[in-house]
Amino acid sequence: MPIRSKSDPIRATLRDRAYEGLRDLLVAGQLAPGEKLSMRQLAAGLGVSPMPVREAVHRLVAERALEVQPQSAVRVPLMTREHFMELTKIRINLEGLATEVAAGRITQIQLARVRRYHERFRNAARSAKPNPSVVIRANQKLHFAIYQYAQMPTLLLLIETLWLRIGPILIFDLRSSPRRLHTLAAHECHEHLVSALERHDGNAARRALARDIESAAEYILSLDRLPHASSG
Amino acid sequence: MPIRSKSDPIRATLRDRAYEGLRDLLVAGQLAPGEKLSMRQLAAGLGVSPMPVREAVHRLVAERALEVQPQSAVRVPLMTREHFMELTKIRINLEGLATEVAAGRITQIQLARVRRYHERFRNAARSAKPNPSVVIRANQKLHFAIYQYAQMPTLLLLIETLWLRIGPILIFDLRSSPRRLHTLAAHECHEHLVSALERHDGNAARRALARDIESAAEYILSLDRLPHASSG
DNA sequence: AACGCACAACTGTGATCACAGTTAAGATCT
DNA sequence: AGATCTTAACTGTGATCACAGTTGTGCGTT
Repeated sequence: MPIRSKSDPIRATLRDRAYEGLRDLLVAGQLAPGEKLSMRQLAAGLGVSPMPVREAVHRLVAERALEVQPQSAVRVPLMTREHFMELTKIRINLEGLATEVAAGRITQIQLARVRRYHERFRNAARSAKPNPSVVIRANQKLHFAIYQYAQMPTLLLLIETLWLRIGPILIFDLRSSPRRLHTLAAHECHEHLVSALERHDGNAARRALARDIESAAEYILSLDRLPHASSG
Repeated sequence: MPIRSKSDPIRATLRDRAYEGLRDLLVAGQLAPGEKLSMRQLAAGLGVSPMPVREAVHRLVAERALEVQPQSAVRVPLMTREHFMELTKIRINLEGLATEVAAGRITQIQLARVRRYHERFRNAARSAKPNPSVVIRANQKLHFAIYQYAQMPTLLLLIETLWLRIGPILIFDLRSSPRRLHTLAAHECHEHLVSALERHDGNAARRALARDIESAAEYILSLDRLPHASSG
């Protein structure tokens, strides 16, 4: 019954729609680490058979954004401090590369767009009562605008999968009382980053981005919500 | 009929076995870019239903190691020069990171192991009639031994998926007459790399690895078997 | 002989069913 | 009442069937 006819305007497969749906939940920090999901349940929610959901889940599993234990359930992976620190190192290298390349290729129009995202982040962060969800989204917009301008599709894809993995721990950020110091420090890093892009100074842009990622990581670690490595 | 009983010693799912099988074919350069595959055909070859093969293929598709056009067939992606150059840049950053970290953490025993792989590569390369397949495999062994010693599982996984993508173009290397200059240059880079590791000099190790990847990439590009970008 | 059309044999996609293992709840016993 | 065992409802996995679109081949026509 829910089979798509050829006249259906949506050309994507059901699998891709299920994937996008789960992906959005993850990057938005709506799913907590350790949270359990059920394929049949998700399928029922989407009004499709478990089949396309199964494939979407397996794709997320391949990307390490979900994990499924043998005959039990699929769940959002737990993340240790060590794992998070490793991800941070990788991000600094990968997103640093994207930023450096973008600095050399970015156009005036694109720079204006980055400036706009930068201001939106400031407004969201300096608001009287900052909405963490909005701040996080504004931060994502700014970062990915820059990465996109590097014109390296494969690199962009790798970075996206990394953000997919750190998405669930942002829920800690959402639930913690928003600290002004954190967002203001981020804004300062962004300022250095954007001005370096305007000077087309790749090295400086890379350094500014590294500082941004590192300070954000330090904040997350300071919340002390991440457990240490368990077994090996 | 091919359902595994609980007494079966092999605990992996059929999907994982299919994935491993396809993966091995790809990294070994046994599949050429543009080559078409059929899920039902692969399933018949493995003696299972198309279901687990479908999921394995989708995982490879998610990793961009395969691609499937709408209602047609699944095939090994074509790679353009531009795409290959992008992959090379990413590899230098990611594998450079792994190498740098490994330089600080590698033990004496592990260093001896790396030395042994290094010598095996030299022997394979200096052989009177070098077998390209053996040389490629020796090169992989050496590189991944080092990356492994960085003790960064996520990074190792990312690097593996990158090698999965460059695997199919190694078939060009296999089919071209093996040039001594190429393998000898690689051996020289490896020598710098290994000695830097022995000095625990992360920066030097990273530079040596970058030179190794770059010179290999230049060789591949010089073969002129990769087409330019087609559309956007 | 060369071109064009139609049909048949494929392709991946999605649904449904059957199976084995895990899990949690309910009933029974101490 | 509390602990334990049994059982029923769930979990993901794999097979099989039905569908729609593509592809290639062979027949017919010009």
